[in-house]
Amino acid sequence: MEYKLKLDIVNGLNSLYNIKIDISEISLQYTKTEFVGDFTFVVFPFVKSAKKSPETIGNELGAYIKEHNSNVFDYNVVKGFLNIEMTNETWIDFINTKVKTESYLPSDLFSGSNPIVVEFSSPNTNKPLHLGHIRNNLLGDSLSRIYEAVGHKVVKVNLVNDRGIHICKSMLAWLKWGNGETPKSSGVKGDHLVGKYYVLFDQEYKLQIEKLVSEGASPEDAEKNAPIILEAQEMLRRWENNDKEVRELWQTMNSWVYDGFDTTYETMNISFDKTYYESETYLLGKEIIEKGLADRVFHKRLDGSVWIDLQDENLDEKLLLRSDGTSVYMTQDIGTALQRHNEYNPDKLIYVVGNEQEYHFQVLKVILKKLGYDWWQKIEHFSYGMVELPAGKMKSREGTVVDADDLMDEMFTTAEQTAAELGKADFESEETAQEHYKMIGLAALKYFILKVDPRKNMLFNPAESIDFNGNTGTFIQYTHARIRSVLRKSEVDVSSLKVKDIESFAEIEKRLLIKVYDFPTTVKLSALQQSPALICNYAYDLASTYNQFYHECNILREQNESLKEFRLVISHCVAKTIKQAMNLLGIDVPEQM
RNA sequence: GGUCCCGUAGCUCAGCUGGAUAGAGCAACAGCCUUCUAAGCUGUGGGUCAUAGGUUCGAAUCCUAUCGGGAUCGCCA
Repeated sequence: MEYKLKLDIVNGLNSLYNIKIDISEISLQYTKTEFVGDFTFVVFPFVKSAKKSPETIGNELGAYIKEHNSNVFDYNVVKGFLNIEMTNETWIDFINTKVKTESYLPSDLFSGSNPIVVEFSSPNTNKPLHLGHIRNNLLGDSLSRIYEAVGHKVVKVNLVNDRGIHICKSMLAWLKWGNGETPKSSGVKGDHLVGKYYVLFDQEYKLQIEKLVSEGASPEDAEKNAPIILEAQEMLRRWENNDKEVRELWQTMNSWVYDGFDTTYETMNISFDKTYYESETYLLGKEIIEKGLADRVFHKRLDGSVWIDLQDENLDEKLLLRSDGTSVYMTQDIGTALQRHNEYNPDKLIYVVGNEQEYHFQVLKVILKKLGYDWWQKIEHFSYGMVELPAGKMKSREGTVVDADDLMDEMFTTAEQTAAELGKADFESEETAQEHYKMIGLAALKYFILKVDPRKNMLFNPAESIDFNGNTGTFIQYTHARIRSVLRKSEVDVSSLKVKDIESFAEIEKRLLIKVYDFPTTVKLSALQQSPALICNYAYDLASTYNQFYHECNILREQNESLKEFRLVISHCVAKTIKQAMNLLGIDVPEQM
């Protein structure tokens, strides 16, 4: 109905004032609740070219639209705002169509046969996942869902950083102090066990540095020369030389970590289409460097290291190969980017990575451009803000992290306790009860993370546990369960109902209709802006509006039969919309709670 | 120092490409369950939108400067 309205506005402006404007430039907003109307068109911008007062334009345009569009019931003008009210029949038609429709996602989908590759998570295998990873995972997962919802093919990709000095640190500490401990022998989850030795390494490392400094060494030298770090570096060299012993230990400990990660991902309900391992890709960029050297895009220094000069792009010089010929992060990323491009030929290659790496991706794109890869523009860094604690940034080595597994467990038990306090612990079996608490707890966590603008830093205060009241995932789940309960009690097949004439809608009913109507627009916008937060806000608004409606209007007790049917139908549509919106966030929604 | 991001209620956050009197939640206080799920609803208090200029019919939103906070500029990843 919006499109037709816009078209009439275009035609109206043209025939009344000879103003020619494209329909895409027309923007309608929903009328604020203080005023009468459904859609509002702002006429101020046309005052000059029409050479008339805003009120006159509003009235003339309103009259034109009313005459040409049978869906328009009436209009009114307040200052420069033209408020347009649609007929009740228009809204009834809308809801009657909606109730029979399976999916409420946008119908005018994006086309394009090539997929969008979304890389996210990408953990190191020396420690368990923490809250920062949670934000990364949730954003990557939700973004993928949103892109799919607007018609894209999406390939979710994880690149596990399974090699390097940090892994060797854990391995070394385990060899020294592990006494053969395994996840099985101690009952500790694999990633946590490996993480424990990473911390142990760091503690010993710090002691050794302190000792060297007290003996007169400079802090920098001490960091370089502490025996334990030298040992770790030696281990890395052995790894790179394919030393059998080191490789075996590496494989064993990594497999513990993967087991741990798998359960964490599973608990979070997150999956990937493909997982890459850095140990298999870290040599990839090297050939490109050779080619770049030959093409004089790069240059070699006397010590053998390879660099690119990006000062003409307002960036610095950047290292691409160390003097010993080994590759760095950037080298690998060049390689994997090419690999992805060859493998998928994607429309977009999105990296969900924290904003601390903005410089890195800026450089990556420039290098690819200089190498002559025209697809460099398809690379997008989805840069999200840090999760901060009241004390500041999280640091794994210093143990100031909020562990992902711990946090989720806490959410689950809180959900269970809260349910018990509210007297809602009524389940067929203990198993279904536990599943239910997980659904609730996980929703609270996911919503808490996703509702803030991805680009902004956010604060998490462990002392104040994540809420289950107010603007929360729980609230939205509750609203869904509440609606489903009403619909169950109605004992009619709501989707087969057809709403007949309604004399007039209550204000809250109209607001609900408009909210439901708005869903596809919101989904498109969230894809365009790459922001799951928009979906969160929408779902909350919708649920909140419904709850007001629920308190103001009778549904099952309504005497007027057609009004009752309308309310059942709109309830059904709201429940479905909530479910689909929450699905875009990776959040499940219960039938009762 | 260069580049980038942020600054909205006591706290955590919305506020779309400029539009009507700046909104939620939490916290505080006051109400609402013999009636469809109270994890809910209603109300009260709480703001110089960091500051100062500018652009215009109109600025929290765009531009400039200043102040404050953060990130980054590695032979780390």
